[in-house]
Amino acid sequence: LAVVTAVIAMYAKASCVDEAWVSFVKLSERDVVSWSAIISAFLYNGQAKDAIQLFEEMQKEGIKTDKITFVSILDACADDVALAEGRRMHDHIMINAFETDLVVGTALLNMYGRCGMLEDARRVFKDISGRDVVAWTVIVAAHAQQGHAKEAQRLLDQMREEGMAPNEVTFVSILNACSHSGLVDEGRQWFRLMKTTYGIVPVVDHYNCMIDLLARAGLMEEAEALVKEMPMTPT
RNA sequence: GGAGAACU
Repeated sequence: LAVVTAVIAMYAKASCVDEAWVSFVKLSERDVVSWSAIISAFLYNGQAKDAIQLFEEMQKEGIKTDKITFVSILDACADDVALAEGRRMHDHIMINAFETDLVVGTALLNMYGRCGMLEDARRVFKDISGRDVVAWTVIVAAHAQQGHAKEAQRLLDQMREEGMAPNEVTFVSILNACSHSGLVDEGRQWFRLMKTTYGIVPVVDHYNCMIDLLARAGLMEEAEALVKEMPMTPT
């Protein structure tokens, strides 16, 4: 069982969902871990809806959900912006007293953030113990996604006060959030702030986000200008 | 043996 589960995980990382699925159905016995592995396999390939369905099947089989499964399924809900399902998970998580766990809490936070539920996201964030850069990034990006740049900056200040610094991924997340919400001005502002007040040297991912943001808004000339001023070769 | 943020 353990070895097949490892094989499923390997297929997942190689984006071979079909192969992973074949291995999974061949199993005579399935525990939480093998179910989690196949759920992650679907998630990894952007099939969040299927992942959620698999989770429901798992529950029908009477398999008890653990911390890690919760994280995966919350991730699926975040990807799918499945708020109702996510809230149901939150209830289960509270019953199991996993709410303050860093990773579970961050996944919850991310789900609420992606669904635009800032109040819920803030409440979860407050209760997470030992918040790290990832948790901070998620809460900041959630605010950026809703266009609350000022509040997001306040959070970054607060983050600094607690002795933590945003990293490259923090700003990729913010820029990406702006891009998905069509916040062109905000995005341009964040790109500038990132370089000036936060001292982050933009890498290719940041440029990609900005180019994506501008292109989505139909600002092709500006996007092309940015490509030209990129210090690295575009991919 | 399966887990949390971004691009892809």
